[in-house]
Amino acid sequence: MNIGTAATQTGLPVKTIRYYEEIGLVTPDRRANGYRDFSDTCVEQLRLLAQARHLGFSLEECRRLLALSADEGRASRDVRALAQQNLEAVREKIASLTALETQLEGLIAQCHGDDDPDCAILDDLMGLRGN
Amino acid sequence: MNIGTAATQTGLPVKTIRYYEEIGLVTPDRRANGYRDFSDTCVEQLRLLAQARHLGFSLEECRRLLALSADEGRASRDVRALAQQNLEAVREKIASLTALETQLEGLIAQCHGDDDPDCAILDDLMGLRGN
DNA sequence: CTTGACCCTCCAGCGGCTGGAGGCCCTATC
DNA sequence: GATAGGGCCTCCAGCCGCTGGAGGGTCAAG
Repeated sequence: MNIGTAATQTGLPVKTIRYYEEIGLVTPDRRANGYRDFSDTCVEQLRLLAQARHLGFSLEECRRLLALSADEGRASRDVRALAQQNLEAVREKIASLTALETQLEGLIAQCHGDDDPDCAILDDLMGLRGN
Repeated sequence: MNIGTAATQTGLPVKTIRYYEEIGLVTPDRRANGYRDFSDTCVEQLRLLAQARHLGFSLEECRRLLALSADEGRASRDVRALAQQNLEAVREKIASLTALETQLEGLIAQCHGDDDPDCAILDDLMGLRGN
């Protein structure tokens, strides 16, 4: 299967697939004319990559997921641990973004938002109010 | 004031300050020996940068904030609009991360997490369950 | 006069792609 | 058999926001 077909089947851009090969996540065969030839297995790996990236796994985590998926003797515990780790990272990001949201809301509430140059947001950013 | 002092006063790393100069966010003077010389105004701008970055503004947004802070004839409306825009971006990020959190929780709940190689997470990632 | 902390510039790399240049290959049509 | 259009190839550069390191100059203290 050509890279274009693999792309439509997985939803990944062609460029991204080539990049994944470059960093050793997938290793498609090559035809005589130099074209990549994607086996069904390879496309499955790409699908795993697409899905896992979608779920916020880093490419290094994806690499481990791929290794686990290829290892018939794996323990599901290990996969779960990876997912748990990712979940915790996601939760941390949510927490810090939520803190940020609150701060921004506070600032915005204090700013008149009119023609006047006097602005509580700028005052805060320049440290004129207690920080 | 030397860059090191500016760094401790603003909490920004020296490298970052040099980078901010490189992209034209600040323009410290230069001494005869080539050392950067930071005025109080310049340090204030760095503080604004530090604080705004901390609040999730992009460097381009920071550039606009700096322009507004330097413009005595500004309208606070414009500052507020920038902050509002940033707030909305933050909220969008939170929303997508929360969706992700839910999905991950669901997957993790389905995985036994034992010695068995059979794993609902991998099954899902490879599209074996209705994705 | 030497040590060590500071400062300088320039180049390279992180993650995860993305765009573009410049060129080969393949199929279809005339 | 020529040509047009698409798809494929490689390689290089750039996005954001820094960060690290090499290789050097400068300055104050002992």
